[in-house]
Amino acid sequence: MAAPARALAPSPESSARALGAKQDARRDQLAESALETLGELGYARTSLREIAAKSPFSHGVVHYYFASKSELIAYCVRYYKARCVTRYDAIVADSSTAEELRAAFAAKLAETLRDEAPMHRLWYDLRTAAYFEPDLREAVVEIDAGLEAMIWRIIERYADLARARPSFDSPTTYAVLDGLFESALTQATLGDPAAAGQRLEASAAAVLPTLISLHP
Amino acid sequence: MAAPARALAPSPESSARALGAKQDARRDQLAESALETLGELGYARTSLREIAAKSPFSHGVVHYYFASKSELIAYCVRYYKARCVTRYDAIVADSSTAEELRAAFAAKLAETLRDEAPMHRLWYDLRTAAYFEPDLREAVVEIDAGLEAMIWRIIERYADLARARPSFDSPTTYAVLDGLFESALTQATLGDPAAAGQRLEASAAAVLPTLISLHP
DNA sequence: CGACGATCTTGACACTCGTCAAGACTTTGT
DNA sequence: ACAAAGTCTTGACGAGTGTCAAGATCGTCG
Repeated sequence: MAAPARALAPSPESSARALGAKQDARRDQLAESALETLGELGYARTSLREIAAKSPFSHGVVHYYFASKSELIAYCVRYYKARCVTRYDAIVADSSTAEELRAAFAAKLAETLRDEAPMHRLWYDLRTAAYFEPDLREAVVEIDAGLEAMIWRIIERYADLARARPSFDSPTTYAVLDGLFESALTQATLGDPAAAGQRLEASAAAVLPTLISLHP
Repeated sequence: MAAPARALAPSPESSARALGAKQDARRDQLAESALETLGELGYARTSLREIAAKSPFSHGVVHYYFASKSELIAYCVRYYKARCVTRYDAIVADSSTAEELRAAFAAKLAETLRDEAPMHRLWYDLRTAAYFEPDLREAVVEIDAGLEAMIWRIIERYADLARARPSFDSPTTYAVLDGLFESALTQATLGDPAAAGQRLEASAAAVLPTLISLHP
């Protein structure tokens, strides 16, 4: 017996800093195994033993690094967020015309639908799970706000390049594009993945112009 | 011990017809209790015992009328669908101008968001649960198609009244409006319900005109 | 090298779940 | 009114869960 799970104590300096770093590294490693499992099985059907099975460790280790399942999930969710919110920043920075941005954005949407479907499924699963599990709400609201801001940056840039202005406010614009993406993800999962990618690229490219209006 | 759960035998005529009707009535009653529970707790957290607790019966009865949990869920899902797919038909039939339809549709969206939030939460929960549970897929795909057709009828009528044509195809149009609704449902559940209703009505009214285009 | 602390494994606990069976109760048919 | 069929309750089973604690193992430092 030794260190408590999720020791919050500042720890006695010296080698403790490196020690804390090692613990964080292990936590990240477990979070990756957890995300892999969550992406495959979904939130409700993922058990700690299943997560451990996808890692090099036994199920006790999970409880050694995380005080509870809720804490593990919260850690995973924030770990996941860090990667996805900057997904389109390069497109915003690199595009020099509205048409270029429109095509690049639609293509990138289809690409991430193809390459990261399990993570997207997990995200929508977590968001609806938050309807029923208050523990998840804080993290979900935070991520959703991050995604909305990400979309808004794209639309503002798109409007700028087109010498136009966004037609709708940020939440509405995000809701429209999120609807297109979730619809495509559903088709990709329950139907034809290849067709879903093509349809998403086409529908996003088609809808994008309606999200901005020419100057008054 | 007696009748098998979910007896599929044609049954010996005479009084069997009425008997089957009684069983169907009980099944419907259990389905209503189940839907109430599912709407409150969500799919993953709803147990047969919890469903029975919300009914006048004990947990054994559920297994008496349904061979398995999957069968109960499937029955519930179709029972639920019968009610929701015709929700906007009156609006389509009664509106005589595009503006009237637009306002009535936006108002009805906000109304059902307010009055039937648990059922809507359940629907989105089931749809994402289907990502991970193949048993649910058939029913989910069927309901989703029904909802898409429902929306398409509205948009076609709206376009007719406005002497215009739908801007996008049926799946895209449905995805856009579904995105608006899910976004509002999330705000209603995780944030401010009253604000969510107002925002949904406003955003739907604002987006609707972009879903049709003037004649060529 | 020996000891100590950190890390990991193993096994157990209390609980919930879907499923099922035995029997009690109710309704129906004759 | 009696018997048969239908209906419902009760209690149990095995499997799976999160949680936790005791001990084995490893690395590191005096």
